[in-house]
Amino acid sequence: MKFEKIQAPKGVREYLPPESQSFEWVREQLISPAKAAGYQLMELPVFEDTNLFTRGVGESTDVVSKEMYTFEDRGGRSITLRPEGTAGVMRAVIESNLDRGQLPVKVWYSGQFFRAERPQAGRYRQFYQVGIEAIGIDDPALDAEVIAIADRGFKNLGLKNYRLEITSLGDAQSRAAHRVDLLKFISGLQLDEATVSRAAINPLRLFDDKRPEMQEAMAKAPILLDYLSPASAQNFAAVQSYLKEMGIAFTINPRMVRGLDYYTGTTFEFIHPDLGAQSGIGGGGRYDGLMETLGGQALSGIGFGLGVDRALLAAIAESTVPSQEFTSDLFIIPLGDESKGQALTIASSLRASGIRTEIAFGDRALKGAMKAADKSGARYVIVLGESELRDGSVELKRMSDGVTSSVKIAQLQDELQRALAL
RNA sequence: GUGGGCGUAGCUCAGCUGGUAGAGCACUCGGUUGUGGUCCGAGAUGUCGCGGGUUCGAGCCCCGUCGUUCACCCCA
Repeated sequence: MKFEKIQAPKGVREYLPPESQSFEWVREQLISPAKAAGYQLMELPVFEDTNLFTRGVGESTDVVSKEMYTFEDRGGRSITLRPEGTAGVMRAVIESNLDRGQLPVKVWYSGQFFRAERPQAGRYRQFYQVGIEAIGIDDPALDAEVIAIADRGFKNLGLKNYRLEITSLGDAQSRAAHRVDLLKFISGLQLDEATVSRAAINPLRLFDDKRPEMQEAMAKAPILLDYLSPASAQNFAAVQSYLKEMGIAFTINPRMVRGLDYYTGTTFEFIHPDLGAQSGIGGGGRYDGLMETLGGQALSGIGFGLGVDRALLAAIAESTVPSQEFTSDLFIIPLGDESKGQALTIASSLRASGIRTEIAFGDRALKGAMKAADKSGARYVIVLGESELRDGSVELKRMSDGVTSSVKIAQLQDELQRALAL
């Protein structure tokens, strides 16, 4: 009887051994700077009330209007798999009153997110992000720190070929003033229907159009940075000077457009040129109205999300992924059923003292088991057979050069710890 | 949602203008008794994505379908 194979759903990216080690490494490198800066872990659900995203992220965004995994649960509630991280953090902060204590609230998260898009290089329907949020303080120094933490994550990966782009979306007045002029400008252009409707949703998006003729047309469009209120301009200048003081390289991209509606003030993106069409490896910004929109206090926040999948692709492109193959310290080959019990016992106690120990299972010939030991990359091997059980000592074989030494089983732990310390 | 490329052993692929499948790597066993990496020998594995059509005959041609991949859109 043969059953049909079941495949993974379209667009999911899985990380299997040995590649999973690289993935794990990337994730840790990206988030460790946040831990070092006093941000604390927040573990959140991957599904939320759909309203959280329609209200928080914005109904006009592509993410919400056509990329959400939304379904009805058994109680008839509309549930959505989270397409981004910030809204969920805000919901949890408000719900648990974390914003009633010491500010800023500083948290980090890590996990998978979901968007129902056509898969493509670096774009998956389930993808991984790490992110942080700092909520409750509006201070350009905090903006600079958040950017610096993300930048440090990429530096931890050994990446050199990425760039940081920043801009400011200003405050509400700045944006309103700019919008009037931008719409006026756009109305003077000859646009196709699709583009007109995009402009109606968010005129800023036209800056992001990849078609050369559109780029050219938009080259003369009024730029938001020129409309910043004095306070916004001063704030943005401060962020820049802090970044310079920290030695973080950046370029100002006044045409930067982010996909989520809640951003205000400082916004930024990290871009890696070697990844194909999906070149953004991370991004974030400040969001002034989000918390209030979600029923909380009128507090400002700033945060980022970094794409773990794409960061890994970038690290592969720059060949910075360490070849840290998994290796155990000792490989035990039991010969015969008698020895298996002892192998299990020895392995168990060695592991308890931190020695990574594997056992050869099954009843393979010694040659085959040695081959398995070799493949595993284990540094030492012992064979447990009749004679070893009889006189309580084993030949400890160093795989790098084949040299063996006789060791009492009782001394094995000490001997290994001495040998491995080298 | 739209468009292009590709779907042959576990993996990477070859298969000439159609004549009923191959390589390398990996894997298993062996090269005389319980010791890996090199070498030598042997072996297993494919409904050539699926369905239909053209043909005496299709992995190769045509149509459909599914999957995958890249790009548009959008974004991490």
